[in-house]
Amino acid sequence: MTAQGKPRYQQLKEMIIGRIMSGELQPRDRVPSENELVNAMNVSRMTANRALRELTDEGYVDRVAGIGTFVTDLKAASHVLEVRNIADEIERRGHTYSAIVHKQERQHASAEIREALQAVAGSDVFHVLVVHQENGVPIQLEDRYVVEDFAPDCLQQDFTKITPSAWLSGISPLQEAEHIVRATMPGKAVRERLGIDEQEPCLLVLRRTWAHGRPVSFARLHHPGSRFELTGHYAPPGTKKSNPITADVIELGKLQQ
Amino acid sequence: MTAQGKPRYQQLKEMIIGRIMSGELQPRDRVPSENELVNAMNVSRMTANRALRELTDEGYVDRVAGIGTFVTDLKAASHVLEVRNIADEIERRGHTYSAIVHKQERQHASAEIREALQAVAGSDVFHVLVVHQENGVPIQLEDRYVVEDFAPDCLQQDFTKITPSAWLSGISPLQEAEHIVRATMPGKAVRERLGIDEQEPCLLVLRRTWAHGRPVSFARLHHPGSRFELTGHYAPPGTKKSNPITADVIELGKLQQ
DNA sequence: CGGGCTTGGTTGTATATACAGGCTAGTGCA
DNA sequence: TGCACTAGCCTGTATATACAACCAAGCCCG
Repeated sequence: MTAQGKPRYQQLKEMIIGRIMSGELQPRDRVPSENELVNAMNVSRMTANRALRELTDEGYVDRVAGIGTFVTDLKAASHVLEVRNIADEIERRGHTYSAIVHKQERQHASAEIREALQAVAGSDVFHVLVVHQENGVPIQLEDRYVVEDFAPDCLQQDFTKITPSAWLSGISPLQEAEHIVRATMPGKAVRERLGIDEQEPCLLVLRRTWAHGRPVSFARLHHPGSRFELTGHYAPPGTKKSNPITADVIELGKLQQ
Repeated sequence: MTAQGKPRYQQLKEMIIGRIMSGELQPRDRVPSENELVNAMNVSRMTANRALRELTDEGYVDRVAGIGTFVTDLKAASHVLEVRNIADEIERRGHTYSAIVHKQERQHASAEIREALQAVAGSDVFHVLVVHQENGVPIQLEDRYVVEDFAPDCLQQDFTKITPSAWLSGISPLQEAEHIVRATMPGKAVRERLGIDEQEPCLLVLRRTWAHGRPVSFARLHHPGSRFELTGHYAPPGTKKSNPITADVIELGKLQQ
């Protein structure tokens, strides 16, 4: 039912994206090769090549010369959405990751949570409260709500072994993500679970993620201001990124005089 | 002097980017057409087409069928880096923007600033300290350092009329940007200039920007935690973005119980 | 003088073809 | 049995060619 007026390479792209979004093609699955698309879709190989190459640029697939084309796995897919897995981040730094699960339950959605998740009145949501630790030191308090029918087996998961965000990504590829970042003074409940004192601010990240075109999860991520920072480095495609700023300069948060 | 091993479309791209970065091609200037590249560079039109098409995707040029290819102007270029202008953001919300310039001077670079800007010992930098206000209320304290020879006329600018970041973008297209976001308790100097009390945390954004392949500016941006938030909404290309989260839900920063 | 048409330049797309290089699996030889 | 080599598949790139759509400028004709 693709529009007739669209270019054929665009139709090819949309067909493949549709298969990925619908779940027919899972992460790491093999995508039809250029020659298979030539035969099946009645296009030239250059047209199939353009479609797959653009999907590569957009982060949907990875290509390996001589092997084939594959749906990007979760780690690579996170690049598109810039949604990161805190456990991977910690292990990439060579530190040990651990988690404490404080809550894992089904509950009635409050009015605010219903609005964030676009859920109807009276619906239930799963609520997970987990502290993520780096070398045993709390670094994130995750207060997450998940739409019930998106992930029915939420209560059976062991969130000390897989983070909620990694688990959600595995259920279905994430389509959209929304972030809001604020600096706050945390309440007593947050302070106790993060092990910080009354004077320490928190970096609060509010995150909503979409799948199948609707919000499926909403999370409040509290980070101790003294132990956490968000980083980003933007460069045009094809450019070599420069070295990141050093820790010494990071410490320079104070205004002189 | 381009490397021989690179694909020819990539060499073409780098040649054109080089002309843009060097200033030979100014914004709105016409870029050689595909056929001109075919004759001048001895490539096929498909190869020239690919180079120009990818430059379009990367935001360097705009193409109009039947007319030609043109270097994108500054406003469009900033989209590539996702670097935002706070004055534009405020006016987009329908509020009035104003600025107070506290400092605008040349000074010796401290060791930390020299390292961030990769400057040699003994070099001077420009230092600008500006408070940005929304409807008269301070919303950002900008503490910025600029490499001297990148912008020699820094002391002649009126930063109540144009923000430093907008001014820098106008000198040369930005190639790279690095951000670090932290939650901090500000010192007295910051508190006084932002008009906040001792209990209020700040969202601190450290930003370095590159042009011509080197760092040209480093800024510390302090924002009152109660009046400012960073937002981001990521969706794959071609996807319709959903409605942003509502202010009501944003306010829900507290952990229940 | 003015309006419609033609012409040439430009981008956008599609195809057929060709060669290079990486990888796998299977064949065949020692 | 074990190793080397080869055939085949896949991606990556490059070229020549073709047609469609768009636009501007100029020409022609009324």
